[in-house]
Amino acid sequence: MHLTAPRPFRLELEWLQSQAFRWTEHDDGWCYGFVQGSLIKVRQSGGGIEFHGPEPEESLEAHVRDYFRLDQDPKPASRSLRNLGDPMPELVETYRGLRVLRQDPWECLVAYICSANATIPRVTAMLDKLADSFGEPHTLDDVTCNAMPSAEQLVEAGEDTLEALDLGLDKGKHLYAAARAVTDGRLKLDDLSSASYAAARAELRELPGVGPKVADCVCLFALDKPESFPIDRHIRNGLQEHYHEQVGTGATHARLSRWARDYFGEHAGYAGQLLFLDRLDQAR
DNA sequence: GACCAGGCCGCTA
DNA sequence: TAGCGGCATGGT
Repeated sequence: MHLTAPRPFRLELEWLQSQAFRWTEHDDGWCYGFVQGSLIKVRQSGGGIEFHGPEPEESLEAHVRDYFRLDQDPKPASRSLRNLGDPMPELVETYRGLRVLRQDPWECLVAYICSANATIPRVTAMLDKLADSFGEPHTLDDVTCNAMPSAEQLVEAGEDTLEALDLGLDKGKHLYAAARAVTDGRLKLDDLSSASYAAARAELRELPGVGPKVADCVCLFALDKPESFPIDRHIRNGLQEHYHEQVGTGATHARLSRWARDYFGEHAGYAGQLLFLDRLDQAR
């Protein structure tokens, strides 16, 4: 099925993987991943995307549009950032067509709990391990891939079993705590989309293993908080590189976060993703 | 065998 | 409210 999008729109595997870790590209040029619990494949098609999934595909169309934000006009954000001056005009151009995805909140939370002090390939390996251990297998064409386990499935697996995966840094414990918070009803992830950025962030930070950076990632990539500005070591370096005079040296996380949201405004998260990709590509 | 990785946490002052 | 080191695991 073909879906159109406001231009510019570009589907790049590495841009997907920089936000959601488990997208893979196969020899046939299709990217495989999960949307709304279904294994689908997508590829660029004109200014939009073509996707295929389990029949009937019509039932997934709205979810695919949501996930890739195909209904969002990217021009206001790119215009606003370009007006800030260097280095934004160049970055907007380099990553022309980039979208900040709208991921499933639970899967996004699991992924970024795993991301602490780990490389991107390592995080992907951890998520695959979780999926292979506790998720349901899905098949599309000749590709079989396990879905990410639900909170219920992780609770059922048990804390000891999760810790035995040896994910490092108490991540098994943290994942179990998050799963319990969801199944107990203490953490209502779906309600956080309609909450304020500050409220959603504070709620997430109640969880062990969820600090300011992980909470900001979930806010940006899953909870519709475009002003969220996750600060990791790459972003910190990017801010030093391009905004040294404004932010100074040795600024605290809280101070940088406030500065970025003031400076970049309502599209801070988009700006952060540009800086992040730029640093990644520089290191390549 | 160091050194590093989309950090977080608890302990200091 | 900072600043600092420890923390598990795996890759270069």
